[in-house]
Amino acid sequence: MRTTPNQKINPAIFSRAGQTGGQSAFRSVTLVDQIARALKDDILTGKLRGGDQLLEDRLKNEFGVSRTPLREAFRVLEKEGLIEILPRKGAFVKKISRQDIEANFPVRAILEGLAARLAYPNLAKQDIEEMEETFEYMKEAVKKEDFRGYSMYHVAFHEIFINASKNETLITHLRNLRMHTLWHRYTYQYYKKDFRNSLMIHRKIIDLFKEKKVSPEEIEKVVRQHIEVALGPFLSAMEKLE
Amino acid sequence: MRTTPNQKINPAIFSRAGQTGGQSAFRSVTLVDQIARALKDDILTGKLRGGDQLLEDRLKNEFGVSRTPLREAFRVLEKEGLIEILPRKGAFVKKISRQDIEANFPVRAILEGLAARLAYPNLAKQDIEEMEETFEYMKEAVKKEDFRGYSMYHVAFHEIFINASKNETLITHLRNLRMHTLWHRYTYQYYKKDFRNSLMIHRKIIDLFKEKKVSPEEIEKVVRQHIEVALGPFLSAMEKLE
DNA sequence: TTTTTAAATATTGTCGACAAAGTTCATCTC
DNA sequence: GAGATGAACTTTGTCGACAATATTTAAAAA
Repeated sequence: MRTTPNQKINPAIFSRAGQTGGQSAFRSVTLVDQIARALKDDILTGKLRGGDQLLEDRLKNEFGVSRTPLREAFRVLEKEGLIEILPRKGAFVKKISRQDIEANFPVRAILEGLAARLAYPNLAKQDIEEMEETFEYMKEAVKKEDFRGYSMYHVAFHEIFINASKNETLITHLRNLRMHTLWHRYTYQYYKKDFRNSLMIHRKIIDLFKEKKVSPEEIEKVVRQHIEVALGPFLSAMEKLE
Repeated sequence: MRTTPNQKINPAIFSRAGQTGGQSAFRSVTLVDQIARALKDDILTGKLRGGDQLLEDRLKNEFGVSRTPLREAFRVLEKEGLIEILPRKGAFVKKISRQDIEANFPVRAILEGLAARLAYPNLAKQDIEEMEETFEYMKEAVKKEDFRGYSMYHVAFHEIFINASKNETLITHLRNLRMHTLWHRYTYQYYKKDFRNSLMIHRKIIDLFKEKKVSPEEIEKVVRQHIEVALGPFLSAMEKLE
């Protein structure tokens, strides 16, 4: 299940805000947040696999906390769609199926398209610059065949125009939808085959955003379609992995 | 805050599945689910208002349970966007702002449009019949000026084609997005002004679904736009209310 | 051997208690 | 009187314990 044990989360650190030395912590973080974050990372990176049970007693010892904040964290992760709680059975990491991916892509595609359309008139010079910068990193990652890096910068690229849409509801829902395809194992495998093509499309997207006379609907369409067409290759990558 | 006390939730009923007489309960419901459902109802119906604090001690007595399942229910409601948990301050019912509504409608519109498009080729004769049936109830509600009833049947109408889309991701996200505009107070007020117009649009939607030669994109557009144009009147209704 | 039954073990569900903030209110200082 | 100080009170955060349920193991019956 897990090979390398997680660091213990020390409740004492958070109990007295003033004593930590006051780094960036002007707002105390609860154990629940810490635990949820740690488990989420383990699920997305694949340390915890689909079907694995999250045993309260085990995790209690691993994190050095009691079961109360653990169980609250479970509820958070359940609502994020990462785990499933079966009453009196336990909490299990969700198995991501072909159907889940097939359902996710069209929704994500249409919403990212909407985000692009809404972002277009808002987009400041600085946003474009950030996109160019991120694009350079993506290019480097392709050169170095660094799938992990490419994946990271690709996420950052999309976040620029998603955030520029200024629609908090849209941003929240996309954060959830994008996390799911972010099951890193699959994403890396996908980019292994397809990141040259992906790079081209993102060059085009920046150019469209820069162009002042293109219609918002045109950008919406390009962004939507580039996700829709990624579904097939992504599924292939998934199949190859098991 | 609350005038009529909630019924106590009796944990004993759920502790032994066999003793309840075995109605429809082949799957035991946990206290957390019960509590979350009860609080959700109170929020949507307006018994609990935006800004109200959910005091654990108070609710503990009201429901006749301990704080543990209560706090887990809070986490669920937080992720559904109904409440906000401020560490070491408490859980507060979210205030629904004009901005929230303005952000919600475009997202809901585009996703319901997508649902309609995906549903179109799947739609069975029975689905159409259910729509016609539901439409009749909506018509009656208009005649009787029964806003509450209209609102209910209107929700049911949309659920028919949303479920027919067969896309679980889409269904889940739409459930959340629709719940938010369902803050009943506002919805009733909205229909008070606009349900005759709403009725017309839904007649047209059924007719389009019945038509076999219309393009899926045409239906998508009609469904999307009927939600987009509802934003203005909905905001007016909201303003009138406070 | 295969299937049932029952005991033992493991795991989740709920609770009450205490510790650690946060809030309120009276008192004091200027 | 306005603001600061600190005590009293309220509320949340976390824990360990026990009860209820599920699972595994062992024994008994077919």
